[in-house]
Amino acid sequence: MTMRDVAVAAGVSPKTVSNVVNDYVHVRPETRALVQRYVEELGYRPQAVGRQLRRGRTGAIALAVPHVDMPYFADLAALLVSAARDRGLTVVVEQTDGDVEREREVAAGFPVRFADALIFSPLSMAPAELALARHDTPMVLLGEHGAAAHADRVDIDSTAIGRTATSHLAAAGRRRIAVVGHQRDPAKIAMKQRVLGYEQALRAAGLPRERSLIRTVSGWDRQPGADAVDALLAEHPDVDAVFAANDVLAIGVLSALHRHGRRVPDDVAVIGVDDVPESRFTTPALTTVAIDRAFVVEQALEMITSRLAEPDLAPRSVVAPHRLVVRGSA
Amino acid sequence: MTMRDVAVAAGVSPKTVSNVVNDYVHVRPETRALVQRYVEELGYRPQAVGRQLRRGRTGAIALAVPHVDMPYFADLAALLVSAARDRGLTVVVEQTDGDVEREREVAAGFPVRFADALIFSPLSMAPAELALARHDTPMVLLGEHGAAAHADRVDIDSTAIGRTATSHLAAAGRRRIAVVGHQRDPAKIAMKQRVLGYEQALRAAGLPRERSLIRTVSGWDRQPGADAVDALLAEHPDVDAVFAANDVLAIGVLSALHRHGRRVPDDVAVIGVDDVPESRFTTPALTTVAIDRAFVVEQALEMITSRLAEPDLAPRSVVAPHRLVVRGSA
DNA sequence: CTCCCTCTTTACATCGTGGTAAACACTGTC
DNA sequence: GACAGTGTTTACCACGATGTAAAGAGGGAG
Repeated sequence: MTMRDVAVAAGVSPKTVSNVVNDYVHVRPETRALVQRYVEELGYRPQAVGRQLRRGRTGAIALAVPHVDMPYFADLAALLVSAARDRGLTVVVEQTDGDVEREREVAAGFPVRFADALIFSPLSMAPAELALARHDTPMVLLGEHGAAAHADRVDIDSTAIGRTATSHLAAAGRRRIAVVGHQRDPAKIAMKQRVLGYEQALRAAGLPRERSLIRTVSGWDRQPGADAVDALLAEHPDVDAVFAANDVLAIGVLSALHRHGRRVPDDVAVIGVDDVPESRFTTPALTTVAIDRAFVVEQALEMITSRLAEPDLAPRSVVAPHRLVVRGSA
Repeated sequence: MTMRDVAVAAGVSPKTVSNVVNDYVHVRPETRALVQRYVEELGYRPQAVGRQLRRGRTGAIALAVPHVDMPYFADLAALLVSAARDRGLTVVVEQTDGDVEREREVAAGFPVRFADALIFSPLSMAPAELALARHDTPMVLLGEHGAAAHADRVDIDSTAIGRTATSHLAAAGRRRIAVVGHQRDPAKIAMKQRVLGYEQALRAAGLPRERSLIRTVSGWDRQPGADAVDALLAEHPDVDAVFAANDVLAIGVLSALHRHGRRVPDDVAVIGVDDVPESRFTTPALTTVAIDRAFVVEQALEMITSRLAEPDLAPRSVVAPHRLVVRGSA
């Protein structure tokens, strides 16, 4: 079902159908009505692909994240889809699983050019490597990537977040503060920075840094958070606070602490990062450092639209605000 | 940067570039190498839109759900994106917010045809109305839509799920069983069916149906679940079990019960539906009726690919399996 | 009645790619 | 040296839509 079919049925030229569909001014009302009747009758819908080819834009933007089902990214995706819709854009979702190879594909702009622009949240790629990305698709990097990349960026100051979270625990009088979320892979910079912020805050509070309080996890999910607590308690039964590098880890931490009979926050305080929706509903409700996701999405879209309009803009970067949200757990 | 540019640079015809890019057999190794060098050098990537137009397929499938950030749908989306990727397909995500108008647009196949096929999880549209959907884009309906629609369907037997959940509570000796999740809008059939299953199970267990134990919610999220408990306890301090029509509601229920000082499961048992990831990590861990989401996604994709290959297939439907997952809350 | 101006419709070309089939090059054979 | 046969490259067009420019229709002025 193409314009041609409608045109033939209505006895006009394809271009007239196009003019009707696109609300061109100089179309006789009767002609417009006639064409519209056949559009209805035949159930004609314009095919995006023809338009796109002609106009040079697909109207789609790609969102590449490690996992869309992780609450933080799910939320981001939901916000983006809504905001994009408001601007007449469609979102295609890609998942990297945090895999370096997949991230490289994404950074290279995908093997095939599908979208007008790309919003990319890398997990495993080193900033230095990201800086080499060379393709003409406008890209916005999400996350903590310092000054390395020359793409547009909406940064997250994970070091400051780590400081905020840890200082809060220290200020509440906690002395044996563990951090859960270290990862061996040095390219996983977000975690690294959050742990760095943790160390800075410990120092500022005059607390000793103990290697064994820095707990490595196998991934950023609830189960690894719980596993980390099992190991932590075996080694450090006297721990009195846990800074989890994000909320899902923290939720695993809460669950494991409960299983071990530790009361939160009486025995052990817990704080996370992200302020995912479920954090309000844990028992106790999770204290966390909220990252302003609406800001991230708005800025990313704004960067994209302005760069599409003006491709030669210098790379820009903003830092997403974060704030401490005190609930019951710390 | 098009094939033409590469062709000019390499001194060959555009078609030769196409042949190289598509691994056509009869290309001299030297020519192939030459072209590949220029592809590299110029950073050429084929544009999906040209291919799509030529091949008549976009390689994209649309997923339309009420909210991608709801854990159930986030999970579904993640599974779909992965499975689609394995088949060389891209997923574009649409959100209806459960809004009838938006759902109508989706059911009509969107105003503009972007994707080869559509996977649609309606929330507010009545089955009767869905049955009228008339467009040539293959559509798979997800959810509980009975025999009404003539599209392919992956159904969920919400009545059976409601029975399973409620019988489990009754079998454990609970007598004052509430259900949280009723909605006033009669088109919201999923909830209606779950409540129906609840009523059937009560009858089977010889328990009276009490109108005031059927709690209406303003939405399917954690907060409405919590709100429902506040109202429920005010009216029925003696309630000893809650069947929440899905897990996020149940999580709100757990949180509110805890706030009210009720012990779960000792004082009140709680059961949900969906088995979302966070259900393992609530305190106590949530007993739930798991819906096999991997099955849903696999079947939906299978239906789509087979229908794209053979458009005249009769509409098919399968029912997604569910099973009781007993954890700590009931 | 002719000319010009405005409103409406249409022919044509083009976006980037790839299918079809024809053109071309080269090898080996008689 | 002509010819078949294989391997390699290319010309041409179509996919569906729309921008451009020109053609056609209708009305008013001279």
